Amino acid sequence: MDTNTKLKQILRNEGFRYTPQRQMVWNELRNMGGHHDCEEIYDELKGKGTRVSRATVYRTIEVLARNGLIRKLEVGDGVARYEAKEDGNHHHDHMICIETGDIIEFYNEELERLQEEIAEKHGYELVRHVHQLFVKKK
Amino acid sequence: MDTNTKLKQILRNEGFRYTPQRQMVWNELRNMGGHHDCEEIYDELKGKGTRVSRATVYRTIEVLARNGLIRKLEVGDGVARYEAKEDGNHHHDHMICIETGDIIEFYNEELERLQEEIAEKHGYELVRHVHQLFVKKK
DNA sequence: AGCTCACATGAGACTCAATATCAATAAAGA
DNA sequence: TCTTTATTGATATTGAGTCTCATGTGAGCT
Ligand SMILES: [Mn+2]
Ligand SMILES: [Mn+2]
Ligand SMILES: [Zn+2]
Ligand SMILES: [Zn+2]
Repeated sequence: MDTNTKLKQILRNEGFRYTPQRQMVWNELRNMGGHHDCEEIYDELKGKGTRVSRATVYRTIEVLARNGLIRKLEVGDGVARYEAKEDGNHHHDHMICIETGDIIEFYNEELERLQEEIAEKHGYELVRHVHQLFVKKK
Repeated sequence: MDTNTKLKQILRNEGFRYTPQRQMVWNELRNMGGHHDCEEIYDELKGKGTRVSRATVYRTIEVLARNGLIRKLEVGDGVARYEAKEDGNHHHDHMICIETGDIIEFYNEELERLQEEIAEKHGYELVRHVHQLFVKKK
C-alpha cells in the first residue's frame, strides 16, 4: 500500500477528512527527511508554489502526530520539530550536538528495557519517554 | 556554611551582586521544595507581601541555573520548572504521571553508564542529558 | 560614613511559537 | 447533485519568556 493510501486510511478511520493540504504536509515532511519544524515545512511548501496556510500546517502536524504518522521532538530551543515515521522506522532517541545542532539517532535495547523496569518498580506503566543526549565532538 | 552564605559566595565569585531579590527567590524555591515554574515562585513571593518583579524572578532563576544552584526541568507543557539543588542532592531524572501530573524522581546507575557509553561510541562527549518517563498508575 | 558607578531592579513593551476565531470552502455520504 | 459538517485561510490572540530604559542600590574605595 502506498503512503498516501495509508494516510487516507488512517485519517478516514479516525473520522478525519483526506484533504490535499494534509497530503501535501505529509508528503513534504517525508520527502524532506530528518527533523523539521512547522515553519520549515510551511516555507518549503510555499517555495514550491503550493497554497497552504501556516495555520493548516500547524493543525495538520498536530493531526499526524496524534495518529502516530509523525513524531514530535523538542530539544529545548523553543521550536517543536517533527519527523516522519516511515514504515520500517523503529523507535530511536536523539543525540544533539550542542556545537553544530546536528541530530544523531540512537537505539539501545538495554536502555529501553531498563526504563520499563524502572516504571514497573514504582508501580507505573511506561507510556512514552523522552531521552536526549546533549553532546559535543571529542 | 549556611545556604545564604553559599549563595553569596557563588554569586560574588561569578561577578554577580548579592541582592535581597536573589536571596528571596533562592530561599523561596528551597522552601517550596519540588518542581516549580517562575510564575509560581512569583505568586508565592507576592503572596507574602514581598516586593519582587516578575522580570527579576525570571532573571534570577536564569542566574541560579547558570551557576548550578538550581536545575531546569521541561516536561513539554510549555512552562519551565525548576528545583533547588540541595547540598546532598545527587543527579536524578523524572517520571511524570500523565494522569495526575505527579513528578517522581529516579536514579539508575546502569542507565547513566549506558548513556556515556553511547555518546562515546559515536565519537562524542556527553555534556548533559534529558531523560523523562511519562507513565500512568497500573 | 560618604562617594561613585557599574550592575540590578521594576514596569511595561515586545517577541515569537503556537492557538483560537470565524467566514468561506470543500470532503464525503445520501 | 445536494446537504451536512469538517477544514481551510487570514488574522487576531495567547502566553511564556525577553528586552528596554529610567531609577535604584551593592560594594569597593576613600
Ligand atoms: Mn528510547
Ligand atoms: Mn540521568
Ligand atoms: Zn529521529
Ligand atoms: Zn527533581
